Amino acid sequence: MRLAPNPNGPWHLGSARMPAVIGTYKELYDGWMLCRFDDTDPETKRPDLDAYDSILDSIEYLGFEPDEIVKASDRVETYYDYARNLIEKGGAYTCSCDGETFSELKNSAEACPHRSKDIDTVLAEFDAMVRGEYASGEMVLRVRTDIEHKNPALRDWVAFRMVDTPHPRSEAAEYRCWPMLDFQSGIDDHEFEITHIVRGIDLQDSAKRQAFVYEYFDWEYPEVVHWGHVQIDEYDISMSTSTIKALIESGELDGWDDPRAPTLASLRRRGIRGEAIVNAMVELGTSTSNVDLAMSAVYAHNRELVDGDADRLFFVRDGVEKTLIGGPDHAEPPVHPDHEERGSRDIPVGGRVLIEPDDVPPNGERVWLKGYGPVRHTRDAFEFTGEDIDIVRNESVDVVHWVPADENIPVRLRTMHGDEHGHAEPRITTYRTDDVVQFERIGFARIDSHEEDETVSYFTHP
RNA sequence: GCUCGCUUGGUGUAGCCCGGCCAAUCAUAUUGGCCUUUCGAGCCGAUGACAGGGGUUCAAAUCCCCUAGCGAGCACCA
Repeated sequence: MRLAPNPNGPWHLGSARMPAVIGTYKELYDGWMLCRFDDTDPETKRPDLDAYDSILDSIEYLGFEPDEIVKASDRVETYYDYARNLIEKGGAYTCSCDGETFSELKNSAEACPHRSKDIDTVLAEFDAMVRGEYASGEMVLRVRTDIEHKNPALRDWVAFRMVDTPHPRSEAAEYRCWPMLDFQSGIDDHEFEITHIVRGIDLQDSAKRQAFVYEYFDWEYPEVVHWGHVQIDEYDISMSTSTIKALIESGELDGWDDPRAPTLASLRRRGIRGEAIVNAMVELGTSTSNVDLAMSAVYAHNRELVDGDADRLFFVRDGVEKTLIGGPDHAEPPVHPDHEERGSRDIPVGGRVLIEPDDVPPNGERVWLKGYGPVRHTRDAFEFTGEDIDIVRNESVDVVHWVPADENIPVRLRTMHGDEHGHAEPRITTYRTDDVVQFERIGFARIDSHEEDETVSYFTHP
């Protein structure tokens, strides 16, 4: 199997599908996986030098490791060799038609005059291409397929073209004659003995095009599966590398890991495990129709992975302060309700607490401060009533979360929809970067950093 | 326009190749209840789909045809 990313930027969520599914198949059938960077267009799909490593990082985050990593731009000589070989077999010819002219001929199933050149001329002209003696657009090498094929998409397609712009990788900067994807990929899949290919429906015709080359060389084409596009709900921002890049450059996003961006870096920072993404992607299957990935599916998988380990904490957004009259001066809610052995949290209550505005009961009504006890809202204070927990069960008194008004830690919670500010119980400072906790009644969050004036956390999901 | 492909509940998926065991699977979602000092977890229940129309057949989600909708390729992009 192989992954064939185009290194033109950090990965978004949709990019995860390829490694998720291919990596899973590899593990399932004890296969072999190549990561091949298809970076053969220095101009329109100009490679981003940082993307090579960032993509490998993302693959690791998802939990996979390629058995071999190559860059197509290191293999240009190999493609030249195969091209010469193909020319000698009469399978390709150099063509100096401009794109429009050829397109018209092709659409009327007519051969262009260059199609009948003799092999020696073609070889000589191809070598001139390799030496960079033509400018962009002046000469291409075409594969001789079937100019009358009923599908115009398959007629004599371009295998090599001239590109004036140097490749950003210095190792490849001297090449001017570059292979097109269908040629390069077709050669490499055979060279690396790839047995199974999974790719998008946009490449539906690739196998049919490459089949002509395979036939000239008498190779067997790998099994191929095409899948549709993935759309993802819940995001306001489009899942397009160029769109995200533009928003970052204009300052609307903080970076590739901004929680509002549909990128893998963002999900990682939110504390979502790669495995959850993989599970959700694998569930999508490989159907050729377009599919919608619901973020709730990713969340459901992640919740399953993190719930057991996530310690519970209180975090109050936009806290309303209430004086507490009577009652104990400590609260000891459990660290995790399903794991008594992890002990309890010791929260110093002080004389005042903060609770969320929506949780303040009407005057005269009661509320149960979770892990502490029952209080009644009287005038501007909470009066401890000392009643039994049965009032929660039988009299539908609400249970709410709270923090001490004095001993607490300011916390910023970064979410997909913007930042929220509030206060958490002191214990939050004992967690380290990357720990995932659950803010009770709010949701899971990843601890990002402890700054001087506040703790920064990222909202994972409910 | 030419060519190729797809269409099962809100979402994803199984089944389709080799017609009957499909009054259609599982997950998620929504929702009701139980439990619970969380709107988390767990348990029980409910909701909800074969794009439409013809045909073949004793029998069609499954095979054939037509229509509609969606998508892709027809690039010197990947």
